Amino acid sequence: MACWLFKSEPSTWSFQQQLDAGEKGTFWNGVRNHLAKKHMMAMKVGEKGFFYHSNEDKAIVGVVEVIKPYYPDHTDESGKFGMVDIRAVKPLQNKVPLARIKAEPRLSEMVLVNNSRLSVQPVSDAEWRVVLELAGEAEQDHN
DNA sequence: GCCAACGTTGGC
DNA sequence: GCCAACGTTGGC
Repeated sequence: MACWLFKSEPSTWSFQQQLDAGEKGTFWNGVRNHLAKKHMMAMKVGEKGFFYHSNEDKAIVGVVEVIKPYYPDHTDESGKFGMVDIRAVKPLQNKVPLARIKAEPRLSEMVLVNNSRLSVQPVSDAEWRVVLELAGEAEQDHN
């Protein structure tokens, strides 16, 4: 099961807003990058992702789940890009700041560290577990 | 607020 | 099809 990371500026779309959106979730629109698109196309319903706040917070703050696979983004006039729907699963007990991630040798290969501008990123299973550990979360059930 | 890194655009 | 110029992003 693949894991992901969704990056957003909290002033544009915060994890709190994602939580408020509830079980039915929201679409993740506005992606205009081909690599990010490719990652979204690879997502399957039920896969988990981290929610990262860029700029103001600079921390992983929560866990989300893909609830609808890739479909066209009607807000994209060019028709080239699409989006997925996600819902909030839970906030992390302790949010994991970027500085903590950079200080962790096991996370030195994370895309967040090496290509922080990419808005949708893949996360390896090992990285997923390390971040949860840093967040003070018990081991997730991965089905 | 600055600037480095990256993606995109457009002239040739 | 190359590459310089430009705009945007995001960490600091």
